[in-house]
This record gives sequence, C-alpha cells and structure tokens, in this order.
Amino acid sequence: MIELKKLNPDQQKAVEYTGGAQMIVAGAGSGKTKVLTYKVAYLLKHGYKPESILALTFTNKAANEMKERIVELVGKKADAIWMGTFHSIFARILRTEASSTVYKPNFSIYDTEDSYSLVSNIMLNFNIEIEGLTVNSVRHRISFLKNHMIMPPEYRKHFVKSFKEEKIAEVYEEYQKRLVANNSMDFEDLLLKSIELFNSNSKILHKYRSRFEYILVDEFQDTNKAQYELLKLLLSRSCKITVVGDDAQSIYSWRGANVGNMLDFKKDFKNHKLFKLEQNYRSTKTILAAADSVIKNNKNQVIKTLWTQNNDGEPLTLIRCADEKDEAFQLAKYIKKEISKKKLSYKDFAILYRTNAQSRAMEDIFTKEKIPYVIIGGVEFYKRKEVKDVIAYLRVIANQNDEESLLRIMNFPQRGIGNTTVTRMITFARKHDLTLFQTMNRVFEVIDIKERIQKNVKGFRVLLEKYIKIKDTLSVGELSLALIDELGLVRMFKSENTPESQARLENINQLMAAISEYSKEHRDAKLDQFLEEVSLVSDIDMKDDKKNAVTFLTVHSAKGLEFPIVFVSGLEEEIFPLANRFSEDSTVEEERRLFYVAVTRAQQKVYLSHARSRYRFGEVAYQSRSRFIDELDPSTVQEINGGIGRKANRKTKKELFYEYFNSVDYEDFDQENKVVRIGSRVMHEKFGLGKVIDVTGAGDQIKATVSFEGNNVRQLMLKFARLKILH
DNA sequence: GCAGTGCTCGTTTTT
DNA sequence: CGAGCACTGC
Repeated sequence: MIELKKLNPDQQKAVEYTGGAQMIVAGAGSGKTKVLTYKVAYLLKHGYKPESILALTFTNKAANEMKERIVELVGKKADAIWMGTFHSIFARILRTEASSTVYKPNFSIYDTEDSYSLVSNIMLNFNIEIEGLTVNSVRHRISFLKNHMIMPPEYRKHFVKSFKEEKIAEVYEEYQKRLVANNSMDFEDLLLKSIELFNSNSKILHKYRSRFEYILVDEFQDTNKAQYELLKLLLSRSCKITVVGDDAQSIYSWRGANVGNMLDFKKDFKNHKLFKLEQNYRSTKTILAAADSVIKNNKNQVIKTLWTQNNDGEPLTLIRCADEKDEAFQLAKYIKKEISKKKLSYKDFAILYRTNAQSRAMEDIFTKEKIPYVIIGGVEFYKRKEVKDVIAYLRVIANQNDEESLLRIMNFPQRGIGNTTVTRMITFARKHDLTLFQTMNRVFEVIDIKERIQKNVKGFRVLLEKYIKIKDTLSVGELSLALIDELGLVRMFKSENTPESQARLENINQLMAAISEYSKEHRDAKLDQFLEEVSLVSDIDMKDDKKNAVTFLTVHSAKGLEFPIVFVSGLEEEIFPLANRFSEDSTVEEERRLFYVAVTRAQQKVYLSHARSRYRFGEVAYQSRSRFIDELDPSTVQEINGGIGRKANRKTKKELFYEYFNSVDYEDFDQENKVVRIGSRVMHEKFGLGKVIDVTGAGDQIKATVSFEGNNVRQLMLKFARLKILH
C-alpha cells in the first residue's frame, strides 16, 4: 500500500500532480528515485494500467531497482510497466515493428568496438590514408553527427567544406549502408531509426502514442536531442509526462547529452508545472557545503539551494600522496582505520576516479593489502576478446547478415582461413551483391582460392548452419554449451596453460554461467532476445550489491549511487579536471559538475586525494593539485600530510618501504653491477620486501631464492625479476 | 597462411 | 607500461 505520508510536502506535491507536463528539478540526494517510485504507484492507484506507463531511466540497474520497489508497493502487476533505458525500450519496439522497416527483427546491435571495426574496414576499402584521419577520429565524428541527428545528406550539404570532410562524408554514407546490409544497428541507430519509423508510419506512431498514457523520464539532464525528439513524438495532446533532472549533474555532454533539453522543455510545454526538491537526505551539512562551494564557480547554472537536516558531520579529509602507489596505499590505510573506528564494512566504501586506468595501482595495492574490492567498468566483461568471440558466433547464428561478427570468427579458432581468402571472398561478395555468408556457399566460384582452403570454408559454413537450424529448438544455454564444446575452446585454453589463457578460460566459464542463468530465468527466451540483453548491459547493471567489498568505479558510473564513505582520488590538474585537447570553457564546467557528482555520492564522509607524481604514458609525470581542491571552502576541509616530507616519524615500517620503493627510479640503480648475495634485502614489485636465502647459476641464468613477507618463498630469474637490491 | 617478434601507437568518461 | 599491430621469417 502506498502511503504518501512517507514523503515530505514537496515530494508529495510532485507525486500528486498528474495534470500534464511536469518538470521536477531534483538536487543530489533529494529522494528523486523515491518520488518516481511513488509516482508510478500513485498512477497505478489512480486508474493507469501498468502497460500504459513508460518509464525511462539511465541504466538498466536503475530500471530494475525501481521496478522492484514498485512491486513492493503495488505487487506483481507492476511487471507490465514499460521500464528501461531509452536504448532497450526502443530496441524492443524496433524488433516488434521490424516488418515496417528495412531491418529484420533479428538485427544485431553494434557496440563501440564493432562500429570501430566497421569504420576501419571501410577506410581500408576506400584506401583512405590521410594525415590526421584515424579510424577513431572518424568513428567519433560519425557518432557525434548521429548524436546530433545530422544524417549523411545533411552533413554533406551543410558541413562538408574540406577534402577531409568530404572523405568523412563518404565513409559515413558507406557506414550507414553497411549497417543496413549487415542487418545491424549501432547505439545511435536505436534512437534514430525509431524516430524515422514514427515519422514515416503514422499508424505505428499512433499505436504507441495511444499505448503510452503516461511517460516518466529520469536523469533528464543527460538526454540527447534524439531522445527528446522521441518523447515529443510519443506524447499525445494531454502531454502526460514527468521529467526529473538536475542541471548540476549533467555529465554526459560528450555523448551528445544536451542540458538545453531542460530549457527547451519549458519552452515546448508552455503549460508545464515546475517542482523543486531541495532537501537532501543523503549527506552531511559539511559535504553539501563543500560541494556547493565548488559548483558555484560555474557560470552556467540554475541557482537552487540544497539543504539538509542531517548533522554537520566530519570535515573532508585531503590526503597528499607521493605517487599513485602511495595514494592507493594510503586509501587502503584509511579504509582499515575507518573500519576499526566505526561500524562499517568494506562495502560501505567507494573509490572514485576520473579515468579507468587509475584503478590499476589500486588493484595492485589492495590485493597486497588483502582488502576485497570490485571494479565497475574498465575492460567490461562483455567486451573481453574471448567473450566477444563467443558472442560473435551467437550473433552470426542469429543473424547471418552480421558481417562484422562473421569476420571476427572466420578464423577463430584457427581453421586455415587467412586474410587473403577473406579479402577475395569479400570482393566476390560485393561484385555479385551477396552477403559474405552467402559467398561462403559459393566459395568454389571465387578464383584463386585453393581447394584445401575451400574445404576449410565449407567446413566452417556447415558448422554454422548446423546451429542455425537448431537455434530455435534449443534453449540459449544448451545451444551455447554445445557450441563451446564443438569449438574446443576450453581444451584450447587449457593446453596453452599460460596465465592469460587461464584468465580467458575463466571468462569463458563465467560467460557460460551467465548464459545458463539467463536461460533458467527466461525459459523460452530466444537467442535474439538474449543477444539484445547482452548488447545493452553495462557493468554497473551487473554490480552485485551483496558482496562485501570496496567498490572501484569512475565518477560517471557512480551517478545515481551512494556510499557511506567516498574517496575521490587523483585530484590533479590534467586528470581531474582532465586535460582536454580541444579545450573549451564548457568542458571545465562539466568537469566541475563531475566533481560535484563525486562529492555528493557520500553520506558520511569524503576523502580527497592527490599525488605529486604519477605514471602516465609510461613515464613519470609531475602533477599539480586540482583547482577544485582550491575552490573548496577551506572550513570544510582538513588537510593531512600524507606521503611527503613532515611527520615521517609516524610512519610504519611498511609505509617507509613503499615510499622508498617509489622514490627510486630504476635507472638510478645500477642493478647490473649489484651483486645479489645470500642475505641481501630486495624489493619485488608484486611480492614486496624479501630476503635472499639462496643464489644459484651464473651469467644470465642466475636464480635467487627469495623469502618474501608472509612466508612467501619464490625462485626468481634475476634477468626478469627486476628486483631492487636494498642491501 | 601463420606464428612469433619487434614495433608503434595512444588513453576520458558509456548506452 | 601494456595492449594491439604491422612486419618478418617460416
């Protein structure tokens, strides 16, 4: 049962208003998810059918959580609500309505990497070798254009003014053509093709317009032009829509998100009602004051005051560190300290950073310090090579037009179909207007391919066809299991027996576990459905909240989350704010909003850290501290002297070693001429401090037996081990 | 056609 | 520093 009494008066009013276009400006931690949840429950209570409500969120995780909470309030019927990200909802609609488009319902969804390789193939094909036109820059450009709804004809007409742009236009046109030929869409297409469909087919448009009687949008400040366009298309005359957003938390403009949508909304819906949620329930007064003191340096912002009844709380703690390892070590130290002091466990901590690369040092040190952690993002699970390879098989089995996936697996595992053969087949395919898959059946017609290799191609095709035939009779789980077995991947990785192949094997096993779990939960799910899910999940969606571990994640991934204690690391100029090659003022403002988001994730306490030097691009870079630190209201921060200089007397033995370890460059040490003797003290990057207990061999073959901390005895080849000899 | 080794290149953030 | 990548020698 829903009790509006559990809401504050502002929240209540926002829930109860159902008169038309509504905008809720909701500050960080002001209970916006709660309001949305109650609002949906309220709509259900007041006669809206679950299937007539469309709720759009930023991540699948947010959608799932919201749905769970609504189920708690109103029961199972909530399952019928249309709730998900823009991308997943419109993918679903496009599949249903595929017959009215040029696509077949089993279209593939290309991620950034797939789209990269498609662009790369096109550029190779077109022989484009122009200074400064890399595959990445072209891919970015295309993505940018699509995000801003500039299609090839318009691009050509208004933006092509140089030779370079002419070439980009050619690639862009071909890219769009190939996507259609591959029966595939990239992320942007999911939105753009939906718009196209609605604009070209009024029957379908009206079907959805009348279906969705109420639309709710979360994180409205991070919607892009196409998304806003879709909303406007779907709205009927009564304009029953609620958008929730906070301009101070707009951090996705690089992806085409347009805060301007918040202003446009006010213009486009003259009769809209504006609601504000300004009471924060999450953080301490000090944290809010600190966040506010920084964000107010932005020129572009809607002034609103966020207040809280929570305690003052502790000041933010600023930690100075020698370098990234020292930083990681100090964060570990403070986590241990907090746990021993307060009733907290590992899962109450989050370490935030600006770029994924920064997690590496943290991982090393936390492993050494035996602190459990989970990483969100980085090399995402479904993007790992071996995982993508298996997925590529499934994609081809589902959609034979998917040429990018077919190319991926053509010679994986190796079956004697090399580049030359593939190039010849593609040339043949283009000439005869066939797909690559069809060409495989006519490989005997392709000149210059040896009989032996023709056989290989035929064998590959027979393999695929076998699975294509049975794909609808087996569950996704059974199908994948049989496939993996036939490909012999497990055997392959086992026989390689290297650490890398071990890791790959692990990933394959994990993938199989995920697939069979999916199969169990979705008894009659078809392959297409599973693949769609896989294409649109993000790592944050897979976050396991039950595991007791410190969370490592980027500030972007942390959006919408909260933790009792938050560490914002790497607060250095060029890192946070990140150096921008095409620097414009607005980017610094976005970085500042990002900092605002980071700080306001915390409930009780914020630690800030910055390092004096840091490995970047393989060399040591000296860092100056972030301007955001200096913008903080000094009364909210307490600085402690960490790794550098003073107060060294307080350091533990271990700390001193870390510091020593980090303070010496390898070059300073003439390791060649240093002699390792029994009894030498050495430092190893992974194993830490140790003592040599035996030395054998001569010349290149010298091996040392070293006893490291924690009864860890290892034999190491001096040539490779890069031991630091301390004596 | 392919494996193995030098090379170079480049690193934001993500649906 | 490390992951992908083009080149080289089989």
